Amino acid sequence: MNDDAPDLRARNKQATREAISHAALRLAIEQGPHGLALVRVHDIATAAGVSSRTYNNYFSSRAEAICAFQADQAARVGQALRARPAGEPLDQAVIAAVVELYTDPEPDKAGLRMIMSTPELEGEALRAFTMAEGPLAEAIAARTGTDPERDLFPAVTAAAVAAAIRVAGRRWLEPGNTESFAAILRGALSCVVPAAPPGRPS
Amino acid sequence: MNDDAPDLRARNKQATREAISHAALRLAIEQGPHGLALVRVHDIATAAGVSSRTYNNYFSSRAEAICAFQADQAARVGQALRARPAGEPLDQAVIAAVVELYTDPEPDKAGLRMIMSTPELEGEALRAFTMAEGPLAEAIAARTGTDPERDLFPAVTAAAVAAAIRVAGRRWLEPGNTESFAAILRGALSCVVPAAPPGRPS
DNA sequence: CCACAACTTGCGCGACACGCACATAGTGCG
DNA sequence: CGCACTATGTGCGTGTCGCGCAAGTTGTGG
Repeated sequence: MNDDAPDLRARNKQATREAISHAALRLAIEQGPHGLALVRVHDIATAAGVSSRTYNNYFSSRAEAICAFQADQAARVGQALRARPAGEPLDQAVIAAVVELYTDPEPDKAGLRMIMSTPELEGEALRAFTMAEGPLAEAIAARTGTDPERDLFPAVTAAAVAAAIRVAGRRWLEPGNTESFAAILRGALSCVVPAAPPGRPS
Repeated sequence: MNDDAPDLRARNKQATREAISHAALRLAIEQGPHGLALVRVHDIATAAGVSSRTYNNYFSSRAEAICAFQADQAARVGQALRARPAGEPLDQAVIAAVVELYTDPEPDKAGLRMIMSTPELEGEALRAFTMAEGPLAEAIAARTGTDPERDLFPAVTAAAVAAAIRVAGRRWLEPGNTESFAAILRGALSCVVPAAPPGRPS
């Protein structure tokens, strides 16, 4: 329960994990969406300073390694929502949490474009989003006082939020786009997140 | 534009495609979620009555073959929505179209459970849903008179609909569930699809 | 200082995705 | 009816990949 004092082992582990993930994404971007097959596992491992075998100890596929940063970010959505003040309406809280989380560092356009335009990577990224829906649904349930076991609202809304983030990302990196990512995110999220669950006015 | 008179070639192609897909799903279900690695490509091909090489001419991965039926079904959502009467409000039209499409034959619980509880298959299935979002978004845009190029509403709603279908499926095959799939679908969809786009009352 | 656990690495195996060339079956024209 | 033509199925070879196994190496705790 206490991650504040990770021992040397844990920190090294996390460091190599990030090194591999970062190297994988960088090499993938270099080759472009059509050259993913040219990014050999051996190259990723070498760029990260580990052996090919170690790479496989951390990730079981290229897609998983390349999309790891997205998975980590998506996994923080639930926690970000819980950090919002309790009195805030659901829609405002969700929008604020997501916008904050996804614009802290301006996202890497090349990385997003790479992932969204490569079928294999897209599947993995979608899986990462789906993984994050559980915690997000619980956070929504906690905020709205609904029971995630009996009520569909939390899970459906969580999935819709993830979907809206995806669509916003796609729209953001469209060629002719001029709006900021934050603005698009707000617009997309406001389409699907109500101020309160149905059947519970105000 | 005319698929009513497919020549012999096209029909044979479709037949073998379905044979492979069907065999793949059946074998996967037999082995269960934890034995996906035991389903060899050679087994699938043999069960479908073709060679391993031919299998690879139709699908480039096991996941793709196993999830093909879901992909085909999801691809029909847009067309199903367009088939609804033009005067119907968006929410009713979407719910009716989806319920009809997803309960015509009662879905195979074993197949859904297999896909949803196997990470690799889940990614592929999610990708299939995502592929269907484009046509669905266009159908929604056509029905609501919005411009999919400028307005986020169609794309976001389409993605939310796909997400709701996913959540409904997950809820439906939960152990203690007693409700019908149609009822769960209605509940999930009503959480995310409004009667009309925002800013355009009635 | 030493035993123990965690992590990394090299090796080898089975499987897979795919390019290539050839065989076969459906199609259209004279 | 027969003949070129194209689409599809198949066998084979190649380069990776994912992972089990058994060391070697590094951090941890008594």
